[in-house]
Amino acid sequence: MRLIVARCTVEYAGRLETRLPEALRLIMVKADGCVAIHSDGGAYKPLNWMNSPNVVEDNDDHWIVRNPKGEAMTITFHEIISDSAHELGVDPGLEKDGVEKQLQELLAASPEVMEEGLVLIRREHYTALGPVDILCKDPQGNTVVIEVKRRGEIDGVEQLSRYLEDLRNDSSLGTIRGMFVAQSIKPQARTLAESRGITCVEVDYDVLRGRQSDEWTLFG
Amino acid sequence: MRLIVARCTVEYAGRLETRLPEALRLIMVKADGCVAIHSDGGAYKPLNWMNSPNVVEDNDDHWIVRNPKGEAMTITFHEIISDSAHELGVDPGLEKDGVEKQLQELLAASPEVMEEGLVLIRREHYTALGPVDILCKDPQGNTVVIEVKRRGEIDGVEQLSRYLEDLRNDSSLGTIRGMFVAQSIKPQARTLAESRGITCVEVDYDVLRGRQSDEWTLFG
DNA sequence: GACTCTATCTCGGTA
DNA sequence: TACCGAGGTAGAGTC
Repeated sequence: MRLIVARCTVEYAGRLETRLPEALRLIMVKADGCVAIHSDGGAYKPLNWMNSPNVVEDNDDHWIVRNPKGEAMTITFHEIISDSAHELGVDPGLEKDGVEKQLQELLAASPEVMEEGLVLIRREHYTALGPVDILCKDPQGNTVVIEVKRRGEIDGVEQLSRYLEDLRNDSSLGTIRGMFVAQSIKPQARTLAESRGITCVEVDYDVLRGRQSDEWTLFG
Repeated sequence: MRLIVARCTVEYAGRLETRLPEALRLIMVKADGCVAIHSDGGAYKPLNWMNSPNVVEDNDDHWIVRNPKGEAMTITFHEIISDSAHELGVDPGLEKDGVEKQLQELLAASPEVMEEGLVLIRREHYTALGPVDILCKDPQGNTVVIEVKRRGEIDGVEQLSRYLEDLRNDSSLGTIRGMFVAQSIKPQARTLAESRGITCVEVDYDVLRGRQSDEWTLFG
């Protein structure tokens, strides 16, 4: 990783066009060739960047970074304050815990948490429009199409609505209803869902995890 | 901006939980207090980060970075390779050109580009569900609700459909129809739009810009 | 490769 | 402040 602190101007021309006036900034060049221009604030997103794969044309006082899509970023150096490089090696990588996939797994393992009497049919059921998170049957014999989100927003309701519309054309599944499950559901999303006859359920991730460890204790 | 290259392990507990095993990484601390952990690859996104506002508790061999939301990141240093700091000052900021807003402005200035005879009523018309990009009248006296996107995808059609549904309840606008305008419209989005009676129009941003400079030349 | 969906999304705007 | 929508979204997973 090469780190250059320099007074520079930057131009980008690609999916849009941007200009950065002359100022002190950090230019970060990673081993995979990607280049990022950072100011001294504003979260982790750089002001400008070029992801790999790309080619750096080094003209001494200015670089032109090009990628195969025809985008280009030009960095003009006015004064170099610092220039250093370090070999970091390949990172062993990030281990994550607690995202939507796990929420889905926990709910598929205990569908009765969402509604009494629900029985799992299938997880990750693929349709022409994309994967349905969970399919269940309720005690009345209805097929319940379940969309799981970490945060329940309007997009998720639209997604579920498309699946419902599509699956209702496939009459082999019998009567179908939708269920929208999330750790929290925003008012707008709830209103839209309920206006379409979709059941909304909020679940607590920590309680779910606790419940599962209880079951391990009871039955393990 | 402080730049530390170090052999470290990192843990984050907040919206989810993550662990990073011991390895060489860059720790970037910006003037606004945000901290980012970078490996030597993987585009511009850091492996872990904490945005400002936050507080760094410096325990020499390990830092604990906490924010008001109760999230925390712990960095344990095993070996410091390099540690430097630079005052970059406040960045003059990024100038952008060519995004959706400009596309909207150009189309509002020349609605006839989308369809012959269209006359602008209002831009950024606020409804309960959000702002309608452009409202026009057609020669038959219909109100035309126009959603402008850079890329025409299914989400945009859903958005427009919600506006249409809402505005049709407000009978003062007379007969209403929808128009979906983008630089390119994906087949799926076009199919969905047309099945709902929404007109699809593709426009060329460069031609629009050219057209406007022509008008400046003709009438300026 | 194209498509779909997630994200500690980030970021900017407005009510 | 919370909500909503755009993004050079990036990145992962599946068909």
